Amino acid sequence: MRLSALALSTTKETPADAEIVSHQLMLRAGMIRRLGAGLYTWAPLGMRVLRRVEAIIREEMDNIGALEVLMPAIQPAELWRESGRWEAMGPLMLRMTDRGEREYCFGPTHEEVITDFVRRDFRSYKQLPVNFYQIQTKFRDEIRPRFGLMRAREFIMKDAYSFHIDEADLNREYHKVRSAYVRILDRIGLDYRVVAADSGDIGGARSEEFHVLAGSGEDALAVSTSGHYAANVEAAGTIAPTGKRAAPGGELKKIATPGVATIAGLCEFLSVDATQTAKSIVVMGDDGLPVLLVLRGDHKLNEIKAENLDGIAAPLTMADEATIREHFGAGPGSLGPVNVNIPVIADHALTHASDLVVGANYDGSHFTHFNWGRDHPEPRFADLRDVVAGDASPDGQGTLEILRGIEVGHVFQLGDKYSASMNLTVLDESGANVTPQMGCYGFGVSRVVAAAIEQAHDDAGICWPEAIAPFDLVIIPIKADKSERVRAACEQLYAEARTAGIDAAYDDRGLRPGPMFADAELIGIPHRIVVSERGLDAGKLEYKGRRDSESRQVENSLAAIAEAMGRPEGQ
RNA sequence: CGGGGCAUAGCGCAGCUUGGUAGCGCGUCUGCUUUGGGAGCAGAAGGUCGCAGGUUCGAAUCCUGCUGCCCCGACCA
Repeated sequence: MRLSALALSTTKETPADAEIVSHQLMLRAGMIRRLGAGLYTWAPLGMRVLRRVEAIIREEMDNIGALEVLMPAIQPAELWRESGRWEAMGPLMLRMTDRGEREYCFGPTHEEVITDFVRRDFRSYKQLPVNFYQIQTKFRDEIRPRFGLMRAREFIMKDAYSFHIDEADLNREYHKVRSAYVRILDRIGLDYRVVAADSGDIGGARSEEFHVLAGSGEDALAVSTSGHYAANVEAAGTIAPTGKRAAPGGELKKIATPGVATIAGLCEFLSVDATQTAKSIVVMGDDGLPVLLVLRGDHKLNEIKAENLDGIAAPLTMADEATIREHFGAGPGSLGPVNVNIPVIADHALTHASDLVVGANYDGSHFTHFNWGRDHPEPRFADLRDVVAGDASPDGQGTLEILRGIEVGHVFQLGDKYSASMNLTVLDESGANVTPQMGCYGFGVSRVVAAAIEQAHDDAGICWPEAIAPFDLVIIPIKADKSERVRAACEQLYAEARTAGIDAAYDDRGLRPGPMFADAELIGIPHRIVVSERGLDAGKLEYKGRRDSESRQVENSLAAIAEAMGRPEGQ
């Protein structure tokens, strides 16, 4: 491609409203432009990257025998009413009506449509298994779109749905897709982790997420030093401690702690470690009455674990201050388990704790030397907290470290949630009706582009992994308008490169060298060739890899360039 | 949806407190010079100051309402 024909529009200055580096660089490089909140146009440069990602995904999905389809983005409401999600999806779903007042949504996902598609044509177990996928635009009316393409409202997703006669076959396909995702991310060239996940609203049994590691990632991942365990922190379990509880070291004592309403403040005021304190959180039970959750002061409540407990309302609802005052006689910041008459559930990290500092249920007061059994009946202990770095791995091997990740893929075993609610059945070998098992597999196509930049950039711009770079090579002429030789050499290289299957960009825009170098680095082309009179006199070209600190001279031939690029003949 | 902030030329910003000629940098266009790391000189174009009301002789500036966007919290590929 001649860069003069690409409608390239780069900027030196960073747009003010772009927060994270991938968003900034995509805007500066002219890959995308914003239309509205969470809505972006892909410019020609961005499309080149997008198409290469899509090509890799298609190849790997095709390789496992998945079949590409394309479903409508606009979906009728009746379908969603059948599965029960017209109400359940809530405001996340963009809804609309046509001129006849018929209701539709812009699809946030396609379980209903694909299930409908299959139930119309599939009658026999002989037609299974099958796995359909599409690469398509989704719309989710996110509460807060942010970070450019990372959390856009309209985005491009590869979604796949498989159908099986039984769970064993679903499990087999699940692992096939999982391995395809591994190959996709290996080929793109990103550092990622596959982690166990909470299944969330989509429902179903088993699910794992694929996270590209990046400090800016929105998810926390718990990964075992042994390499055997990895889970989203949301879904990572903690192990009940072993050992014995120490005997009380003193009498329960009420002390004045005026103005202290946080654990940090309490620790400073009393000069105690947060591990010797307990925090009290009041949530609503499923009977509409409050339940007291008690955690060690330095631990954080895991809301998913809490709402999954018997007796706790889901979704998890914090008690409001009026309810708290009614049952405790004090406000948040001074609460504790002493003399309360509502259910108490304590995190099992506190099972063997003794002599804790807890709120006194009296504003501005705390108790010291709180002990279970003596100062409050033994509570119900449960896993309530987020894991933290250094915790023992739940599989008993090694300890956990916490990494940040960007979720780019998610594989689920759905079971019969949709096939059952939407009456999809096929006949099995014995002629009996069977409800097929389903799997679903999402991959964020536009998001992985942003994630790649988060992981691969420097001060000058993007450093694309070669597999998804917009171009393989950029050819930069020096003083092209003065030198027929330079122009001719560039044209020849450009033509030869294309013939050899190297996707080359020829910077024929007639700019001075500085801006050409800066643009090539900003848009992240992995390999650069500079053609100059000086070099041609010596029969040389100058080669520089995007991540190289220095350039080097190579022979003036495509073979030498291919060699420098790490692509020997025939590649 | 709750809390905070912003809205002035394509982009980044100043001007607003104390009302009176709309400005700077980058970019864009023209000409000349320049050409190995975002050039120099000269000239030019480009703004109903987010929208609607109000106060005033006069509003970018003060007041009211609205809209859009960004940031911090609960969702997800």
